[in-house]
Amino acid sequence: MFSKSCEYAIRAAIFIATQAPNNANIGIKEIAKEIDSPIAFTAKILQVLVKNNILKSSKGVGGGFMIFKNDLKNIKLADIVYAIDGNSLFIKCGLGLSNCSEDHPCPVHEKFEFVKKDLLYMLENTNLEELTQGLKTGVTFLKY
Amino acid sequence: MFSKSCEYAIRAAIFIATQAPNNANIGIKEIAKEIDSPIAFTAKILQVLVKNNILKSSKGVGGGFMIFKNDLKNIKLADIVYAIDGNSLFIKCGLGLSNCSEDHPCPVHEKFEFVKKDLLYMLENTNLEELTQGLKTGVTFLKY
DNA sequence: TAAATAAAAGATAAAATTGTCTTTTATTGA
DNA sequence: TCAATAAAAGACAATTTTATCTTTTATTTA
Repeated sequence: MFSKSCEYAIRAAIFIATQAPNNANIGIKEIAKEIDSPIAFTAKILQVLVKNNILKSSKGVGGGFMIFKNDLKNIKLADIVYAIDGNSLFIKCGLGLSNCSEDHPCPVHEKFEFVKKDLLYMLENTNLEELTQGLKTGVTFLKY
Repeated sequence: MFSKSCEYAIRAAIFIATQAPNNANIGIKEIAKEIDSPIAFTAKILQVLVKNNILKSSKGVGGGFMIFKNDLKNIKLADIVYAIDGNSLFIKCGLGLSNCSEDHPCPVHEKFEFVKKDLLYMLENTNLEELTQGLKTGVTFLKY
């Protein structure tokens, strides 16, 4: 569904989101540890999220990554997917045909359109705040 | 969503399916031409479909690939996806967590489960026969 | 101001996916 | 039986994705 990069991105973003109430920066080492991902690779991915204004980062002592508490509700899963995997999930034909459209559809166009709308609706309507809820109560997890 | 291999596989299968009523073998060259795909690579993919009993193949003069007319209704999109991309789409956690389950869910588990069911239902309930309908009437296409 | 810290940036490397080319095997038909 | 045909199989190559390591830049604090 998503690239591995995107999976890491979402997991990292959710973890950072859980720390938002503390308004504290989280270092890349801790993030990678908490989501069980390769450190340097995760760092690259977070750079992209920063460039896309999904995370804030700061260098130097006490630096790291963070998300402002007030932004949690406004950051959608779709934003993260779009930043990392681009628009392919959003616009690509199910059979990889570049010229597939409503007017000129591939054989699976309609069936995919239906499923894709479902998926996109979910991505557009799921924000980081709600994804942190279960983690706080221990109902959900990000590793093991 | 699917790998490129899987996209080719589905397109090829649909094209071969359109020729089922003629009960004729279609050569790999014609298939690749009709679905605008790399010949040798497509050949490899069709080998897998043959091994999975989705296509029949025959060597030698007049050989090629075919699907029996009577099988069209029984071959589901899910069969092709499963044969080429394996079970990842069917069982994998949206965030790539290997131990994610109903009992021990990741933060997006429920939301993904809903979307995934939608997708899997579609794949399980779409057969090759119906996918050839639009092609026959010129409503759908497999290239350009 | 200097040392320590931590992300950014850049260069590589490993692995997986996609793609090509050659040889082998099976089948047909002359 | 031999030549032609076409898929199967195997080796190899290119590209993309995933991952690591090193150097640079920015920031803090002593």
